[in-house]
Amino acid sequence: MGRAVKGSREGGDARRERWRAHREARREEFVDATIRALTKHGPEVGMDEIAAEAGVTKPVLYRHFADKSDLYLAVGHRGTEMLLERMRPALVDDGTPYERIHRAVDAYLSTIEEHPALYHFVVRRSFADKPVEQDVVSQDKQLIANTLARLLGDYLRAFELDSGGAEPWAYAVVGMVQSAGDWWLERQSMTRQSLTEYLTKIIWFAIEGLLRSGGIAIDPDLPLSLGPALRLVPDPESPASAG
Amino acid sequence: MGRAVKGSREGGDARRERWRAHREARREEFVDATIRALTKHGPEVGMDEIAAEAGVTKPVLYRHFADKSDLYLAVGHRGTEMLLERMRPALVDDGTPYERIHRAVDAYLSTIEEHPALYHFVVRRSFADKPVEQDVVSQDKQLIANTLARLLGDYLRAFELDSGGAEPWAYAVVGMVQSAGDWWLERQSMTRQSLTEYLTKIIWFAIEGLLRSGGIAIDPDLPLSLGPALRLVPDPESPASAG
DNA sequence: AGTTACCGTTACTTCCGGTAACAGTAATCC
DNA sequence: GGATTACTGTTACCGGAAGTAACGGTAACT
Repeated sequence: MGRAVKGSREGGDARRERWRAHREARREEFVDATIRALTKHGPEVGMDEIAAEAGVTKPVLYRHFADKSDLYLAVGHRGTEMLLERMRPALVDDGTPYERIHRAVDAYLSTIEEHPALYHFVVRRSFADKPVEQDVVSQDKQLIANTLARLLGDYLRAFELDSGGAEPWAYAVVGMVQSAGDWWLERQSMTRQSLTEYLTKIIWFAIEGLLRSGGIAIDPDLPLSLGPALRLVPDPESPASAG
Repeated sequence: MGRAVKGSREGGDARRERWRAHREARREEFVDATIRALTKHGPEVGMDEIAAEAGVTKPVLYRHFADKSDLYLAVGHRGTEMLLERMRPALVDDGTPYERIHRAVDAYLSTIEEHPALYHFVVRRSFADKPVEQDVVSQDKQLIANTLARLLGDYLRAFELDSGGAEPWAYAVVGMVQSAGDWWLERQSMTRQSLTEYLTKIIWFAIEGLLRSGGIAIDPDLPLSLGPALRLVPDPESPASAG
């Protein structure tokens, strides 16, 4: 990044632009290979094995990723993308609240069910292993939580309730579903449907209680719309809400 | 382990027994040192640094711990002990349900607030790093969740409700508090009291809703006892509940 | 034709977890 | 008292995996 543009004028040379898309594609390709290697060798894959899976050798990998955790981060993002893609309809569509929650939870559980290796790698191992400066860990979880926080906050404000709790609520819900999902994935001692039902109820009861304590009653089976298109909120540090 | 007892008959020699307590103490001492080293050097401490902090060299460490993750596991257990110690009164005492939840949550948050380095190490880094066979990761979280599951299950059965949800509920609650606590610890944009309040409400509302949907109404401010002494439930795999 | 920006390799260094080998001390057993 | 046991501790090494250096090849744009 920020490589000094030496002698060439920036717009003219197509050679720089040309490769950007390519590099992007290559990274994705390596992410694919990493996931394959992951499912094959387990979470302790080495860079050599990943490179081999991609059909190249290590240095090639290191031309596209700064280091191991950079690669792992990309893998994490891939997972998050998949997850959000699956959950988005439930979150943005109109529909009864209960049903939307239910669908979102089910989307989450079915996604992790379909990609257990990836899930374990991202969530359990949390691609640690790094003299890393800051929150390498779960900026993806953050992304999801922030998205949810925005959604909750909008609703709370629409009901003229204290919206200060939106963020902790979001993190609470995310952690809750993740933790229960983790448990479920490990020993599948219960059908996915059952777990979805339980979790949906917890969330729904909590929301209902919150609203009721604020003097508002809503029906779980009445549609409830208020959707400006769902936006993703990548940066949690930016002070957006002042008053 | 299982070292063959060569010539000496087992009972007679006091020399074997004598050292057991000592070894135990030594391990604890090293765990202390590890935590100190952790707060000093951050989560990326090396074994050499830990050993140095303990005033010895590496091989000494390896005489008491099989490997790095064995040591880390011990550190995790220490954390769990501290946590459970703090939370136990809230969980076992009689008292109004709302207050008990409140105290338990507050105990959790104040513990992680007091030991952020330890917390980060145990929870975020999840002492991974190991060609480990199974769930090295969070058998401590499991311990907590199972304890809670037992508690919840007892109550559910006492109310003659479906107790099948006790376990997912427990994991959900644990994950919820952990996730929100994690968020809070990072950017302390809210007082501990506020967060405690929010979390307590979520949990309480969820429980209340669950009971109400089962046709039971309870008062958050009426004491609710039913405590056989709180037991810890270390092993989740043992098939205890059949019918 | 020359430049740029990739493609890819082999062989290396570095760091760190873990071990081998060696030596000293205090208590228990006979 | 002397042997045995079970620790105390050290220095010097091994091995594996992350990451790098240095080299060479190819295709497209100017």
